[in-house]
Amino acid sequence: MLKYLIYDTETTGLNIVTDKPFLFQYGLVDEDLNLLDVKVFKAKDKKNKQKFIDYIKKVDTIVGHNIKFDIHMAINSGIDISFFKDKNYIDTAVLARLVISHDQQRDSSFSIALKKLAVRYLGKDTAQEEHLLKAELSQLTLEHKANMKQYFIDKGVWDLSLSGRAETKVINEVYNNWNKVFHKYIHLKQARLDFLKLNPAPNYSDCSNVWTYAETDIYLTHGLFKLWYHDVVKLQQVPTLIRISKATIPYVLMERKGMSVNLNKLIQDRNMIIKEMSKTKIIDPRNGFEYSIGQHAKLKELYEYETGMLLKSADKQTRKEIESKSPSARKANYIAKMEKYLSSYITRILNKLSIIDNEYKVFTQYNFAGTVTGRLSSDFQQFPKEPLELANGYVVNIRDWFVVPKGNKYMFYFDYSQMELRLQCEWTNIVSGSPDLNMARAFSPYKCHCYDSNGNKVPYQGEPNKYFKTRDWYLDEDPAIKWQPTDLHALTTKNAFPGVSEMDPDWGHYRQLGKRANFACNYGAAAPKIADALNVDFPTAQALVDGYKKAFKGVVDFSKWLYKHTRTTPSTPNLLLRRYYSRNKHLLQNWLVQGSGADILLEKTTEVYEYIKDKPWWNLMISVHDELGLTCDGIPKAQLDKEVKAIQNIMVYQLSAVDVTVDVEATETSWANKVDY
DNA sequence: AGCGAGCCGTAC
DNA sequence: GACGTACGGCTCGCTG
Repeated sequence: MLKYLIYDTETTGLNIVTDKPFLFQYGLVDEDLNLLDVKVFKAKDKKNKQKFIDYIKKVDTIVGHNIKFDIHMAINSGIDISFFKDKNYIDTAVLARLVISHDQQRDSSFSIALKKLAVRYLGKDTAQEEHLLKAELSQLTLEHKANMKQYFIDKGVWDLSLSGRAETKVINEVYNNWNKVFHKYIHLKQARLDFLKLNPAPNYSDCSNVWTYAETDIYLTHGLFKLWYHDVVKLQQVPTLIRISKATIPYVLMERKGMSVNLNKLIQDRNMIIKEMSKTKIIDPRNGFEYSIGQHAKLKELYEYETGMLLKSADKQTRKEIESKSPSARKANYIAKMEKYLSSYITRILNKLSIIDNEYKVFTQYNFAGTVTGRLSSDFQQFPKEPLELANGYVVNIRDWFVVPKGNKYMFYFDYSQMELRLQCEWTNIVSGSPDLNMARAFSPYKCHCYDSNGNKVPYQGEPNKYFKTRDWYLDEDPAIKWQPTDLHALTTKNAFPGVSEMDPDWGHYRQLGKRANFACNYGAAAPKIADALNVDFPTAQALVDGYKKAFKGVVDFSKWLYKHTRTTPSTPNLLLRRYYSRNKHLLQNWLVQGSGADILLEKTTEVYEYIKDKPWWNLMISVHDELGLTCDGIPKAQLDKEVKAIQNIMVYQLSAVDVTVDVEATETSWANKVDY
């Protein structure tokens, strides 16, 4: 009897809102996980599409490899999203993350891609099939490119004096990388648009063997499902599979909301950067060659020539150190950042840009199976926070480009305050029965007391919503001392440099070292790396590590506990019971913290979704590891305050010693202008 | 032209 | 044994 529906689509592209499926494939699976039937049909085949929808209605569990993408495609094909709500989702990519040993997952050859998993775990190599499909598309694309060039020639806009490599370079840039180079080829702009309108770029729907290919994917997905589904129970990963299943539709909706772009501002900034970049060139004085910023090997050699030093890298830290001796390094420092903005951010946003209802939007996907810890991965997580200042004083801030969507009034950002530090504190409590005192007291008056209005002594028992901030607290072990949040960085600093006090004129410098050492040590760094990263000698690095260990004895105990634990136990669960099958103590110490944070955010996102689902004036918009962004329409202030507070309260995660609390920021204009709410 | 390794720079 | 998790762009060398 039918119990599970596996489905997949073949599509015209990867944009989750503007691309459409041209093929649907599905497999019917019974309660014993046997494949009953496989079907492939064209998206425009209405009769078969209705049959497919009927199957969706019948089952309560849908299976797929990166199933979120295929839900988007079904919606884009006109299937109502309501058919997908209240279903269970089993993503075979997620299954892979849950059941395969986490040490294996870290292997550099490990890949979550369907075909790669099939080779490795099903012994089915479909590389030839994939190769044929790609080869066919490549051939079509080559023809399309040649046709574009011919069109330019026919229209009289092509520079006929070009030949050989120069000619190839132009057509390649125009065809493959238009959004990066269009300022160089303004004379081709209109002809290119006209050509693309008459001759859309080929896609997989134009390839002949795509039907076989499509069918194969169902067999492979079924193979992985059958291989791994029962392991989820055996390996105690059920809570995590359920958590991800429940988050599926909230994330589909978040992804479809997208982000709105102020294109005028982006183009204005782009123009300023290009103008500035054209002023500076790196020329090798020995041969007159111009180097691009990506030619690290050649640049390193040039820096060595100019400084007379042996360098280990051509990266920005190295360049900074030799700036005074090497004119080229100085130029590179300036160009590198502009190049990064142009290549990695501006061009990428332009490539992703869609026009939806007269609004410029970009969409991203969140990969539920992208990481070994359970964090989500996405291509929108690494946009720089710090603005870029050009030599003429012009400031480029990427966050200026992302604005409140049309029809909405606000963007809200709910972010967890020092989440991973608080989670690490929780782990010290779990393994020792009491939290690291210094860490706990950085966040709350742990083991402190206050007095009520009658003068009665009241112990601190954990008070949500920062209630404790309205009172004075005194340390239990010494009531004469008033509690103040521990300055964790100062603590490490003073331990590492006993002679240095806050009165010291260089205190700021030393505290900076203590702060950076704290971060590094939390990630598991030891003295050699600290010496390297902080650019201090080995004894100083060792002193900082010792200072950290003295400051946070609970963390040292956590480390020792984990060492013993991994010697005796094959797996360890994080706070939300996602299990990591590894005996690597060093990695686990980080995974338990990072992965707990990830699962908390995932679960809380679903809870926030449940809260806003009958309040259409709220929409999920973005999620980045420890923060959740939402848009909201213009609703009455009192109601807004109440609902913001409610979301904040939903998100707070209660731990035993300290809670993971939530800060709220908002803007009515752009991301760059958000302020505390 | 396609692919993968290696380097680099960004986020949390 | 020795700083965690990611993503994307670029260059370069290899392959066909």
